[in-house]
Amino acid sequence: MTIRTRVAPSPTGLPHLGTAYVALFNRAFAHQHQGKFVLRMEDTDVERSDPTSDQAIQDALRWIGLDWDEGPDVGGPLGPYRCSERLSIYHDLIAELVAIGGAFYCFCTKERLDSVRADQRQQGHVPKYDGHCIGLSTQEIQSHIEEGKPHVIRLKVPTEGNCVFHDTLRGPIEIPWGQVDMQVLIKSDRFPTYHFAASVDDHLMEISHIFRGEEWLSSCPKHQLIYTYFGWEQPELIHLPLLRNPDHSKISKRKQSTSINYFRRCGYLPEALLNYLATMGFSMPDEREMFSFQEFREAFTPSRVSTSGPVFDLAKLSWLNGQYIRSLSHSEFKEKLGDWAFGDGRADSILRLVHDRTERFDDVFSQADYLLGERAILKAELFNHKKITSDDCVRVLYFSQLLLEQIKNWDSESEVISEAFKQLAELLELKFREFLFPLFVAISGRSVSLPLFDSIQILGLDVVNARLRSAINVLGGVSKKTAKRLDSEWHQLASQSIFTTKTN
RNA sequence: GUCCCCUUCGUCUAGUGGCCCAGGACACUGGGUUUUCAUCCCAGCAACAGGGGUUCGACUCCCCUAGGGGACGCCA
Repeated sequence: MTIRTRVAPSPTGLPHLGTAYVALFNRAFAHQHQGKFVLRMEDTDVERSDPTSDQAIQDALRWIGLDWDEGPDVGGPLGPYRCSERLSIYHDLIAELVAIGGAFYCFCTKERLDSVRADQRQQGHVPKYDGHCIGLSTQEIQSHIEEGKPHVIRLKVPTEGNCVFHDTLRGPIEIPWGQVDMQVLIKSDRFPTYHFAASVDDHLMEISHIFRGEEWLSSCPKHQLIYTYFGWEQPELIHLPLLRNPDHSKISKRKQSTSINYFRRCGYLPEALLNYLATMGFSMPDEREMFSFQEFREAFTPSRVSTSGPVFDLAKLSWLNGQYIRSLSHSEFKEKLGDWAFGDGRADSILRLVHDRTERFDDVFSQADYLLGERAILKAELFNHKKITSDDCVRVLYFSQLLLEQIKNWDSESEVISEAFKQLAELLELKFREFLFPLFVAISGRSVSLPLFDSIQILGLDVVNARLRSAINVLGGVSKKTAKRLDSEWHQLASQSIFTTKTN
């Protein structure tokens, strides 16, 4: 049997550390066995999928050294490798599944489902589909469809007994069928859900082993059912532990930077980051902690993967990165640093901002320091201002994070960013000057710096977010309660118009 | 709330019944080398969640409790 593995990210945001983490194990395992490693884009969510993200994920995986044998750009014998290009496959198969009684049409409205689930929750039951449409006759279904009623197709799930499936690291796992929801397989927009697309594609792409995050453990019964209905053979499942925040919750961008690009922008070497990721949940037989992908690929075996969730520790990553940087030859060091600081036209963008503000060449670097490297370490006093309180500063910074996340065409003219911020200042009823103050401090470490929005653009979303977050923390952070309040305030502001029209 | 997964130093981990009154690494502390700093070297601090079994013997196997995490969407 040929070993085939895959990573299947959804192109709905910044390239995530977890994607690289999972890809690392899949690629190493496949290549250790002379197999193939596949990249598949799970763009099944039409609302959130975005070609920019699709591209960014590919770029990031390539940067870190995890390229693929088959994928959306390089093609391959079992393509296409993007879900949105495989719709007819899903439609054919779902028809088959309905025909053999493994799935059924459902015409329930969102309102009905919400109220059913609310009731179930209140009674302490697992919220799930109540089977309302399961007994519809062919004629009823036919007439509903002819009337143009919106509908989905759901998986038919047994009500009795347990589902038993096998995880390589954990052995057999038993989940009562009563816990499993009658998952939507085809949405009302005719797109498949992840569960259906992934199951179908893994089979058709002849995936033999799936290394993926532990978060998927509880949806295994659904996937297993689909395989059983079709009579397909199940791939071997290896659920990797979830990367954790320092507080041990699942790693999340609210608590720390999770974008691969952030680490790239901070000057981590791809080999070092990949090496560090490999030490999360895996250890070398000789306990060596510094090793190349090559060495990892040769030594890897699922039995050396641990099951408890590792905290992603920036201090240790930095130490490892230091080991790599110091082992570079001087010319390599010079070259890599140069690319990092000035590559991709960065020198031009930065120098254009500095040029007019320069009287002597020795002015240049002190002005641009926060664009070239980390900004000064912030102290709360830096945010003292006669007009704007510390609470206001937190508000501005918090909302700025939310606003920036909504801006999709980040790389276009900087007016997009400045316009959005102007509107935000207005909504917050703050003078633009005052509104900008905490942002200058957060981004540059100073209340006076090079133009803010150009700086934001040069630094990029990943770094800007990290700086905003650290500034908020310096100001005492945002409690869960406050965050909730600010979030709801944000929704109100957003509903008052603006951002969506201007920023997308 | 229900179900599932997990549990060795603060963190990453070694450990697959005796080699372990638990080893390594990061962080931290102290010392040494160095014109400062960093590197480097040496030393120190620090853990088997708790309780029951099984066994001649349990960090290792089983059960219970506790704690942590995840899932419960027409998100992935």
